Amino acid sequence: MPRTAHPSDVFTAIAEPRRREVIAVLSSGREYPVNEIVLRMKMAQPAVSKHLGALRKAGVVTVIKRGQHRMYRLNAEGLKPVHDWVKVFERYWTHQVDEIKQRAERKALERLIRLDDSPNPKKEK
Amino acid sequence: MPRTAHPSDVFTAIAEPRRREVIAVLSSGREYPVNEIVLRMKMAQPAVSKHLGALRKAGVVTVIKRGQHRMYRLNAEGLKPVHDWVKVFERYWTHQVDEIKQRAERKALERLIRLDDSPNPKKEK
DNA sequence: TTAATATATTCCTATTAAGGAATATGTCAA
DNA sequence: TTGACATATTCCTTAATAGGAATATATTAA
Repeated sequence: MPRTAHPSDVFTAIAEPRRREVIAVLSSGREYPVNEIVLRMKMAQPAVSKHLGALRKAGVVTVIKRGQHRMYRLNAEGLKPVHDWVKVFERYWTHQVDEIKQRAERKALERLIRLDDSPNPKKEK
Repeated sequence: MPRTAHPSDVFTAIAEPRRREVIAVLSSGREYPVNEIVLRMKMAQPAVSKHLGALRKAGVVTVIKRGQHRMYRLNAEGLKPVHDWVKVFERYWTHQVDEIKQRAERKALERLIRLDDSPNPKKEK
């Protein structure tokens, strides 16, 4: 009973590596006909069409007919829920970096103090 | 042949709504024993344990034994690949906002010009 | 040791999904 | 119309997984 949410859920849509590849192809912002995407990825046309369909249902790409082609274009706004969700955790690794910086500075300071001031430093703990 | 990448892939891990719920519970940064997570979500213990296992394999949570409990804690760094991936598309909706702003300003300007300067404005197109 | 508690694992079933092959649909050109 | 091309859809098979129930493992207390 794989309740992996609906396939129209953005998180589900981008879980598929090939779909992230499709998105990467479209990430220039230009529009692409299916067969150009097929060429750029090494993948059969039906598979590409299916992934494009999934991405469209998830609101990550848009499509318009132009002649016998269907032009697909990235709809980046569709990725915003992911961005908003993950942004909440940004502070964790930002703080981590700060911690590291602070530790480095503290160490440098300790070194200076030892050089300056205590020719015979004792080990701590 | 659902090749939804490996379950250890972060994108796959967060595709599951219940796992995002687990992450939400852990998002305070504190550590939690399994049964507290079970209480907070309305979900059977084995299911919670399984999701925690998946999240651990994906590097999104860490676990340590403390007495008869296993304390789980969010490892937010594990979400960084998602953040980095989606950050690339940030500019799209940022630009979109700029467009809207610009359009609003242009309209305001047009209104001013009409009031100032042309008591009998002609329709454009 | 035994009991109680906390957590993980195994087995089962239903459901979903990916990709290949074949085929259908749609559009243009001659 | 016929043919060529572009794309979508259907059918099939295989694999993966969520959750439930039952059970196993581990730890503490009595």
